[in-house]
Amino acid sequence: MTAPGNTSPRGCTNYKIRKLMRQVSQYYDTEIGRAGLKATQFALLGQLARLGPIRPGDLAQTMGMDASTLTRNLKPLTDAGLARTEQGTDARSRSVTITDAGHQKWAEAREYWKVAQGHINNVLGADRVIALHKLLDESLELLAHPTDEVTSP
Amino acid sequence: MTAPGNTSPRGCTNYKIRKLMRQVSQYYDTEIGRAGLKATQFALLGQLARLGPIRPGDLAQTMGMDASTLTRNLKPLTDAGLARTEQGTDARSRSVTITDAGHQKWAEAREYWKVAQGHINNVLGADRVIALHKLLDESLELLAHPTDEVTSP
DNA sequence: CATCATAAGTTGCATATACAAATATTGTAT
DNA sequence: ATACAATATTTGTATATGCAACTTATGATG
Repeated sequence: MTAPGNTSPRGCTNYKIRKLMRQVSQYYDTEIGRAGLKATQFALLGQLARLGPIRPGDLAQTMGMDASTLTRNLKPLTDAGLARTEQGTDARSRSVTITDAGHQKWAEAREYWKVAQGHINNVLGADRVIALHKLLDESLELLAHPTDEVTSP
Repeated sequence: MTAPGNTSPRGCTNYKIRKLMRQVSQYYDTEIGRAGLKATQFALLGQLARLGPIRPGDLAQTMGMDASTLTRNLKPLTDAGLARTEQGTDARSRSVTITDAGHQKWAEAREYWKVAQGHINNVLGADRVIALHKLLDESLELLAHPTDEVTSP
């Protein structure tokens, strides 16, 4: 045996993640909502700011969501003038950009995000949040590039 | 200082959780979908099986979701004859019950759930899943009953 | 160059999610 | 008993999410 801890996982990983997601999202939505954004929109806007003009498909890939989801999630941002979708190099491709208003709104919302993240850090404790982030990152990495570890020898 | 690890959390907890949720949900949806259920419906059905006849509000509380969300999530199950909503003690209260067909369907779906959970355990590694569950449970507990820990002394 | 496979996005459809407001009912205080 | 506050649930509205199917445009093959 190589690894410690010999018991099997109990309960449903999916249920636990979803349940926590519901709770956590509300903190962020409450704060970021003061800027008129949902937490999901803030995240999307942030990725747009970070990755510059980008093709929808690539952005969806990066964020780990379905392309069709991205298309629709862009709509509120586009309607609010925070993002724009232009014609890409190809005639079939597009290019999504954050607007100046988008940058401004993001900076504004970021202050509220800090409050929300601070709440979480306080309630959960910074060490626990760090540990949680580590596990979430590792899990995301493993699911993206599955090594297909086998249980038995 | 009491706790180890002095750096602050990096990144957005909400984004990481949501992103992982998207990935993980697909595993479960793919498998449990073979029984004609979404993973969320399977979870709801399971709680109904576990908690017997229960008022919608209490069930929503238990599952950490808004009461209105529960109302709507019940609809597909009710339409499929897997759950039933009857009049409760009060004239304003209701009582939700799982039907016989619901019990059967749940038992069937549970086999697929085992496959999905097994996938996750293999890809992430059992120890990591156990650690993840622990953090998720602790976080849920702390968010439900915030002790309002303070950062500074 | 005509055909067919591939790639990029969007739409149709169904579900999940929450907040605010509406509805209906019960409890309470005067 | 009436008026008002509190409780339980549902509806209205908007967003988030993914799969399957569709549309359009490139690339590849003969």
